[in-house]
Amino acid sequence: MAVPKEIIEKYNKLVDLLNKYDYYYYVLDRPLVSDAEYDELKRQLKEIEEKYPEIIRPDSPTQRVGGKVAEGFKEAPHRVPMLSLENAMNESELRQWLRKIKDQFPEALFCAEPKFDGTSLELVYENGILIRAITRGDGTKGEDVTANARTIRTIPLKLMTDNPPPRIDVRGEVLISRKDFEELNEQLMREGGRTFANPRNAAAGSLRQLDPSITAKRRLTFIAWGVGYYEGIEFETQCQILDTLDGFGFKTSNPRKLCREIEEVIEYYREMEEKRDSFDYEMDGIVVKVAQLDIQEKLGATSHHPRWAIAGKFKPVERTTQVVDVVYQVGRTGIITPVAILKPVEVGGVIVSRVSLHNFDQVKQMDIRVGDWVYVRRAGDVIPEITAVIKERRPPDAKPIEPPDRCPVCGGPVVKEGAYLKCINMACPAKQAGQLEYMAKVLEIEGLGESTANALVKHGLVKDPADLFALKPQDIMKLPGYATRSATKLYEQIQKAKKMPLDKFITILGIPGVGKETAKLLAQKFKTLENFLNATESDLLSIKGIGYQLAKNILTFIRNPENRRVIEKMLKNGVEVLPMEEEKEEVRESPFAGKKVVFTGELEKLTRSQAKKIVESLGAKVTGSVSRSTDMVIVGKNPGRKYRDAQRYGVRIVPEEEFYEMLKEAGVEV
DNA sequence: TGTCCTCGAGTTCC
DNA sequence: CTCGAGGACA
Repeated sequence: MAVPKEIIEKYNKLVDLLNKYDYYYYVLDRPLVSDAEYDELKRQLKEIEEKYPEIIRPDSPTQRVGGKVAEGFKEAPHRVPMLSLENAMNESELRQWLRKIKDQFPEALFCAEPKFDGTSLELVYENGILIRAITRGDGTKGEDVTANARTIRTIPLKLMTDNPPPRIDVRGEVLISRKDFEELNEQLMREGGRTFANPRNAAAGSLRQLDPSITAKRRLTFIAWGVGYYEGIEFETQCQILDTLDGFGFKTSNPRKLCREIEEVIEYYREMEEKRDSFDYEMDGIVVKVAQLDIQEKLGATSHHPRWAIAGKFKPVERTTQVVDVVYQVGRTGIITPVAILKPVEVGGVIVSRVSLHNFDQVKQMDIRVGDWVYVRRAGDVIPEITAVIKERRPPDAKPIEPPDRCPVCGGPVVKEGAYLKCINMACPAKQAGQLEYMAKVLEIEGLGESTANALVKHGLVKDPADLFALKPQDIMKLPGYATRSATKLYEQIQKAKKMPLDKFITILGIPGVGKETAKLLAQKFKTLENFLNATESDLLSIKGIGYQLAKNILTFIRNPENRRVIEKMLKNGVEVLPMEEEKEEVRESPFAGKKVVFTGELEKLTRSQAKKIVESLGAKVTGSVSRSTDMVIVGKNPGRKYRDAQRYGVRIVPEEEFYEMLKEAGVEV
């Protein structure tokens, strides 16, 4: 029975319409219709297809997820070999290469594009229809992943053109956004599966799923950067190729730039490196191609890479290296932290040789062993971290990391507290030194850092917080590196620090869970040290921000006779507790009054702490991370993840320039 | 009870 | 910056 003509017409219209909507939604990121409207059209389409399966078009949106689970992938050849790119590891190598080209071909132009970090894929179109998708493989042949590629919404099943060439092989990168990567890992973690070390691995792994319905659920995207074999179509330049691919309905490498001069390319390279963190997809460099295809042809290729293109790599944010040892650090509270010692490796511009493993639960969960190869990264932030262990490369003699059963510093007993391991010896030198350092920081005693704190404890000069205030210049001179002048200077700093407001006094006691903020709450409530020391449970619980757990910690601390003795001794040694500073006057009108502000990235004219002080004085509250309740995020150079968080939550983003404008408005000139 | 949000604690390199 | 955990609130 023939299918009624009007059904066929309606069907064709529906397919074309839905493909157009998909294109606007996925490629242009500019939805044309509501989700509800889209779903309704799709429902109508499915209805027709169920009734008349014989008219189903291969480019119907329903045909994206179809296939059954494969046993393995077939091999498929690349008609034109898919070569890799030569790398320029820094600006000078890039400049050298550009120079060489210009010397040979002064008329050469350069097409510069971002190099996103994913997995390469070739799409074969015959008469405008996608017939095959092949991974890069060894360059001459790869794996046929057509069923999986069809599930990627930014890959057109049919080219958007009325007269498609008989054949064109489109090449590009399959990617997963950082956000989707994180969500995917969270999900895999919940399901107890293995997580991916980075977005590149996640994209490659997702593309090579034997079950296409799994690939369909991973939000992959495809960005086209070139062509392989083609016939029935002519190109003169690389830019023309990309523009044509744009027209065919692909997402293409952007932002790209056509450069006449070497310096223009360098400028682009610098600009992209600076902006790399603001892209949704991880970018590991730029690609520069000679724009004119006739010059490309004259330059030719080596067996490994074309001579007319190069990858200008950025400083890597992620590297692999080996764990050579593990040491255990003991902090001021007695928390024992395992730290991995690495074979030094450059990551994001600095040499990283150690990285915290946080706690033993994490060691166990990641199953890190001494001798393992690991991924180390240092993204927009400062602190390096191990993102994954490369288990395939584990040497047979890799040693598991065991939690110590004694404190590695004092040999005292340890207990497990939640995720942490803690040394409970009150007299542990590591704890004493840690606390001393903490006091110095809170009281702003200059010149008392880690090494001096350690030395003071080692020489038996400081055993408890009160001892610090009894130090004489001649005591300090016993330390290595201290002579009369420096000892006197430190002594004077300590004398100055003896006068402190109640909140700082409470802070330096080191009550578990009580830091700067909580100490301030306590000081505001009790006003005097005496009141604080006589606090009852109900007094404490009446304070907003203090619950049962903290109240218990505080009571245990102030009722402990040993702690009472140390407090007495501090007063005897000349510590003076000043009345709390009055709450600041009502701040006058300012764009920051009562606002919650977060900084990310480097500011040009101010340090982070200066900027923080200024906006706090204007009535703002500065916090460390972005949440829905944040009012504005001030973005400097090289912003970190907080910039993306702000975008995600729709929090107001203030660029550095605008920030200075706002300060000016509030009467602060920078 | 679950879901934010905020705080505390430890952290790298130079 | 990241983690864990305490506290507030629905």
